[in-house]
Amino acid sequence: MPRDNNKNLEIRDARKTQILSAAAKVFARRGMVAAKVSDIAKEAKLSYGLVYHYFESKEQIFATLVKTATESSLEVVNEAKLYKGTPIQKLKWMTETILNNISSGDGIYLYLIMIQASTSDSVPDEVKEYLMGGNANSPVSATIPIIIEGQNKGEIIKEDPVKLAVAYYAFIQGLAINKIQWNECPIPEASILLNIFLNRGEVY
Amino acid sequence: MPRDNNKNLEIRDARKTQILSAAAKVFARRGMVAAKVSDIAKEAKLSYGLVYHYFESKEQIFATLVKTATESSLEVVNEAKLYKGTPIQKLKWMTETILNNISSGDGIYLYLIMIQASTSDSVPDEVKEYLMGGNANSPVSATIPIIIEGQNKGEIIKEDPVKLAVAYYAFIQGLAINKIQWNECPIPEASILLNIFLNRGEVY
DNA sequence: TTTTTGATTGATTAATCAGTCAATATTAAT
DNA sequence: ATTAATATTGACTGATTAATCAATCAAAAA
Repeated sequence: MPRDNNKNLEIRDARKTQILSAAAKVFARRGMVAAKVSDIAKEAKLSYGLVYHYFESKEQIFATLVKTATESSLEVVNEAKLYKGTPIQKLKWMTETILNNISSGDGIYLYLIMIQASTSDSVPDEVKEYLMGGNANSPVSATIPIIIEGQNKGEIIKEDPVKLAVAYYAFIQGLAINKIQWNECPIPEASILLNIFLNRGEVY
Repeated sequence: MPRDNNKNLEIRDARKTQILSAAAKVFARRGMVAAKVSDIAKEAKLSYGLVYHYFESKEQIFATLVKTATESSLEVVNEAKLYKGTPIQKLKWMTETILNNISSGDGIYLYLIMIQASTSDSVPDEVKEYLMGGNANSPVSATIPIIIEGQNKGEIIKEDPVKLAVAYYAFIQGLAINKIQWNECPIPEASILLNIFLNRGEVY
């Protein structure tokens, strides 16, 4: 009899993550449509056919990545909520965590994939629905309570909290895009991002 | 004899802009690779073949759009430099102009195309070279002198001006992406963007 | 060693799409 | 009306690529 032990499970897991992380890189750089399955196979250093042994379609691989990305970006906000300190301090911790993620390692690919997923008409409906359906659980919505708390304490400027949250994540997305297009690009300190939340006197 | 007068020129011009503005929409929404020439023809309400009567290739259409986008975004910075007032007031005028462009009309498509052009590995080398070659004339470089002047006058925070300029444009890009993915999304006031340039007391 | 299970391969198939081209339509000057 | 010049059309071709599948390989139990 063959390896009916859990050896096969290990192999399956290893291959799946191998394929997913290669795919993240390829999708992020080329886009959902331009990414060829043969590119993914090459990047993962395994054969073309094996990709289809582990995933039903290119689309399914993309959908899996979007799900992972969405979940892990929500996780950061929820951790921030547990962080001890004032709302601004929570946002500071969160921003630093995210900026770290962007400047180092593979975290950036997932950001790019989320952006593609929501930006491009080319991504399949199933994937878009996942992003929209999770609207209530999106990072933006999850961040709004922190902002409101900060406004009540007078730490944060009295602006529409939705507008502030949207602006904040737009900023982050923009930085992620910048980073991938220009690897050496300077990433600003968290404090620069946090400035958008702060009150200030009349300057103009 | 046929219309050897300038009637033909008029037609050619009209068709070219018709194709270009349809293409901008399609490229922005689907990306350079996923955008089909048949989509462009449909959006422009003319036949498939006619697209090739006016342009050599899909790639050439994309390249033309990138060139237009780059030039017109530089134009805004250069106008801002002529604007009377302090550096912060120049930046304010520029930011308002850009945000206006993003929230209304077709200007946004050109932003998205520039982002794609610099972000995606799928765009042809000729186009990337145009973007890189113009590095010295990029909006970022053009904005840096305004920032430095503001720092000398004490209006702007003492941070690496390159870092500030990059952050500023990242923010703008992020907002443009947001806008296209979610048409009703709130666009922040210019003052929120300008906050990233300002000095602040110790808040944390 | 033999057998069984499933991991792995890449040639093949079917569909899609960029780009071509031969044919038609339109305009205006003669 | 005829003719010339060019605008316009969409069927067609060749190349590319997602997905399939028949065949091979590797491990481990008997």
